[in-house]
Amino acid sequence: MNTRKHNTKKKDKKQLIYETALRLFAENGSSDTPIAQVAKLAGISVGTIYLYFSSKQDLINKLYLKVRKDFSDFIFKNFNKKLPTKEAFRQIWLNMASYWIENPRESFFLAQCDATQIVEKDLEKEGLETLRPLLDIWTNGQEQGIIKRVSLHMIYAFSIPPIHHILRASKAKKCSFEEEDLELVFQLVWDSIKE
Amino acid sequence: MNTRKHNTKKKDKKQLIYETALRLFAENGSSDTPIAQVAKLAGISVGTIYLYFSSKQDLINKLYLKVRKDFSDFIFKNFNKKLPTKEAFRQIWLNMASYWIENPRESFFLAQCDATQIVEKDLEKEGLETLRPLLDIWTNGQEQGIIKRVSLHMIYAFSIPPIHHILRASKAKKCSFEEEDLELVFQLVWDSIKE
Amino acid sequence: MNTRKHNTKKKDKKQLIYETALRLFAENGSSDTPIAQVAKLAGISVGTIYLYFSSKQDLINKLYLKVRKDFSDFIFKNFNKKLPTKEAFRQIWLNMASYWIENPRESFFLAQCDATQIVEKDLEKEGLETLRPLLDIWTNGQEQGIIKRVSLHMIYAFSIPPIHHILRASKAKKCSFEEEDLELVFQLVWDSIKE
Amino acid sequence: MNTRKHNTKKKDKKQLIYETALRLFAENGSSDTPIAQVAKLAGISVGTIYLYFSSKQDLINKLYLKVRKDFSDFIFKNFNKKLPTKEAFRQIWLNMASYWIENPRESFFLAQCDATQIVEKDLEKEGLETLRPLLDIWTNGQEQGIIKRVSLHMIYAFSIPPIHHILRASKAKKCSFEEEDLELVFQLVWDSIKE
DNA sequence: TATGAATGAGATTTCATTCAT
DNA sequence: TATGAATGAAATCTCATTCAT
Repeated sequence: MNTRKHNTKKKDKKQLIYETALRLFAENGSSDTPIAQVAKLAGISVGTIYLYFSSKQDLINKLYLKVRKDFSDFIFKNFNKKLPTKEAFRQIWLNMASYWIENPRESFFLAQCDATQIVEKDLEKEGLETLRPLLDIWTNGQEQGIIKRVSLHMIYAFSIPPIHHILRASKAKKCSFEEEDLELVFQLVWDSIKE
Repeated sequence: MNTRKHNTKKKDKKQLIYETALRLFAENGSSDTPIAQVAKLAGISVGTIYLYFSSKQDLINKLYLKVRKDFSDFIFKNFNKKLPTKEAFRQIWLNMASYWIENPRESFFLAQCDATQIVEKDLEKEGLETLRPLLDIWTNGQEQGIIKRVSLHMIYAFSIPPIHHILRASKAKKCSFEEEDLELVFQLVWDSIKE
Repeated sequence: MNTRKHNTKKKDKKQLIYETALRLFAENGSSDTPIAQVAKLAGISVGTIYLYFSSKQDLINKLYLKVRKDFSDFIFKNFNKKLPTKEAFRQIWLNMASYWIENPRESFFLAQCDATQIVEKDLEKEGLETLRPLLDIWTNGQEQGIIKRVSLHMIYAFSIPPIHHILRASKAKKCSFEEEDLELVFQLVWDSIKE
Repeated sequence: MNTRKHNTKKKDKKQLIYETALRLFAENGSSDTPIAQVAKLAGISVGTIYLYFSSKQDLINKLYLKVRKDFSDFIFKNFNKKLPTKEAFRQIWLNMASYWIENPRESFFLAQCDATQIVEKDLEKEGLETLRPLLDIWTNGQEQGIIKRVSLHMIYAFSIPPIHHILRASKAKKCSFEEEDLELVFQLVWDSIKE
């Protein structure tokens, strides 16, 4: 028995379910996506999904945590602590935007989970904590007198929701948005929070 | 029978359904709210709901349009066209914030509709158009050189999503927010979009 | 709205479900009887069953209690307290036997519930209490020195299980049994418990 | 490979499945015990069970026959044909009671099979035949004028169901029963069937 | 208008059985 | 022999919608 092969296979199947579910959940909402549809699109049987997840809710919860983790890992990868505050923020902010541009499904799904009560409450209680390095940058900036001394939630509210909104509107063809506009958006972000 | 009384009654029942549905949809999501639950909480029978709405989707759609209209009516009431740009924007913006603070259910429901595909697509295609007077203010501001010459979607993205986010986080007990903080938030909004 | 008619209808439907379920449960066991089969045989839809019972287990529990109550009501009807001990016991005992002869489905179903863990535990905790008048007769007999002074559970064990067994074996064609044999069986019962 | 060892292993595995299945079937009923649960508790894989039994029903059938055989073997072991009728019956009867006291799982399982249609009909058609030596004792007793000349089914009904009932009620904590009460119970059995 | 019992398609979940390894 | 992931038919239960009253 080849353990590596075995594990790979297992991961592949779970990964396949994650990907298929994410696609359908993002497009139609998790409440309007039957498990049978996920199975069909994934080319596996319903029972197989219940082999990896104990219930539909379990799949939603785990997918949510996984996407949040993927997102965190992505935006902080290659993070250089020595950069000056604004530049450090700029890099992470651009990483976030890139993630959403390149992963619209993840973006839609997270937005849905946050707007509704789909995900079981305990899972999201961590709040901003998953963004700890970014919070530290902001705090530093405040201590240096570069960033306004307002609550971090407020800094967050002007840093992330606006670009998130723009990209979702763009995807929904409600407005056009090109990648080169990112710098411009960051300019507005910075104007809002800078001292 | 007195026609006026009759009409009043009719309106009352429809209104009752709207209010009950809004409450449940906001709390649990429309997909997870059976029509029977709406009827029960409203103290009427399921059949009655189908007298006023042709389907559950129809109720959702009409509720969505109604809330959007209530919202528009509220934020533009007593609107004084002669005020200077910043002050005009400030008044409308404070109206929006007040609406969300006083009507958290409406706020949650609209956020859900926008984050998911609950509402039939055609209904929202109007996009920003319902905010026409506000768009005009922004355009004026741009012509006067007071507001940055960026797309109105971008102005919108920095004007509304941040405060919307803050208020929802506050309702969900993730951060504290007092009404007197509104002026501060508006400061950040203005800093972001002003020339 | 005719309340009586209304109630009658409602009762009829619930009664219909009870009867159909009892028939199938007795024949095939409740675990091997899908709700859909009950619905089909009753000529109603699955949903209707869930209108009257919250779950399959609820139907089983309520059917169990109902049959137990029907049984109790039947065996103690027209009960004459003034009869001498042996005669009083004889009448009730013959009533029991008659009930099982005339209601083999009820008999099978109760036997199943008692032999398995089908019915939720709390429901049967009453134990012998539903047979209170019979217990009183036995106690009287013991005080008069007519019946052996052993635990009532033991008296019960020689009074009911034997005839129950015989009738079930007879129904299953494992032995022949005619109604006129009842007096003979009662003779053995009495021989076992009499002082 | 050593054939004996091999066979031993084989037997052990089959025996392991029997024991595990019996335990779960007795506790939860065979219909409510998934094969996977048997496998898990036995520490083997589902596939292995299907190596030894062609289906779940096959396992139930064979377990039933095995338990019946174990029971027969146990109650007739060391049986001395020369004992007088009452004493011979008494010994076998005490063996039965001992078996049920020491093997409550077997007792529960057999009771379940007899009360429901779990076991395929043909298997139990033998009826009382497995108790042949006991039947012979009873017949002898009848010929000697010691035992009432009633059908053997009736003799059986007063010999076994009462003690079976008492022991099951005792296990279910519905009444207390000590091993020294057995002699008393046998007294009632004998009183019922003796001429 | 108003009712709410009834429907039945469809959703979630379970589980006996198979089969590639 | 032994495994256990995979299957998919079937079970339980839900709920939007209808219709007789």
